[in-house]
Amino acid sequence: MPELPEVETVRRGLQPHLEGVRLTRIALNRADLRFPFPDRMIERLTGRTIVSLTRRAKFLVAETDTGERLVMHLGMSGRFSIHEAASDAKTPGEFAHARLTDPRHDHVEFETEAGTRIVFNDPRRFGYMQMFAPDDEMFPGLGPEPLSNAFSGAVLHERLQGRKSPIKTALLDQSVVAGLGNIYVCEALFDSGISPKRLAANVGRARADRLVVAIRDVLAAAIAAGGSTLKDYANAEGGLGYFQHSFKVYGREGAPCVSCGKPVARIVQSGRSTFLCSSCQR
DNA sequence: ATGAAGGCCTGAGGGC
DNA sequence: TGCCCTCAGGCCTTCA
Repeated sequence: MPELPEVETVRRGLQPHLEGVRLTRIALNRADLRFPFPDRMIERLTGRTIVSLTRRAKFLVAETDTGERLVMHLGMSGRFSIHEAASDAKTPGEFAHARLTDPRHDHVEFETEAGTRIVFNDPRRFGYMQMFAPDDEMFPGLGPEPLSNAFSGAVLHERLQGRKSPIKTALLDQSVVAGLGNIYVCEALFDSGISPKRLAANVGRARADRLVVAIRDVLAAAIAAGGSTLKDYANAEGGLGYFQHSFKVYGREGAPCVSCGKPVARIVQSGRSTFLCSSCQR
């Protein structure tokens, strides 16, 4: 699934097609994704203009001209694709390439006044959509945005106090810091030389400072590369990210550590794979 | 009140 | 070819 860099890449792809654009038709092709769709979702969105498309952690937020907001989460396998009216006019099949997604999993379709169709496809249906009234708080309890000024070594250090779980698990907790997933946690821990097994409470201020720098750097580099493409992820144009070629530990079990040459190890923490170099990370 | 495990879904890939 | 097993970028719920 998309972590923060992939969601940001999707946002940038969708933004020019949605911002300032009126929605003329919404279709829901089933009753639910992970959760039921919001009450009266079609009525609340049809004819509305999207005034902004922003991102909070791994959530996309589309605000309409009524102040209502549609929140979209991609789960593990959610994708958006854009089908412009102009490209539909091409000779059928002429420039066609294989569909990236199975049409059976096209669960939501948005059509805009420009004739563009924006389709949400999600085979595993771990994604979901919610709507919030203008005054509703959308993300109570969600931790700081890692690329914002609200996140710092001091903030992270404070938030890790008293935590008995390993630092790896703590970083996946969205209430500690929001937007990280398994890949970028593994990479940031490697980059900062911190063992994923170290108890969160034993990450001191110096390590927290290094960790914050590593988290910011790896997220920024991944966004610049258009995200990472593994099995399920593609950007809104159907293109692939490139950051997976830059992984230092993730998915590299047994391969030599880029720093010391010893084999990268895989362990399981809280039921999820962790990749690390036990020699470089302490 | 924490933290770990289970479960939700489908699809891909490996071993036989 | 096909079957069966394991695993997957998330996260909510349940259990210890």
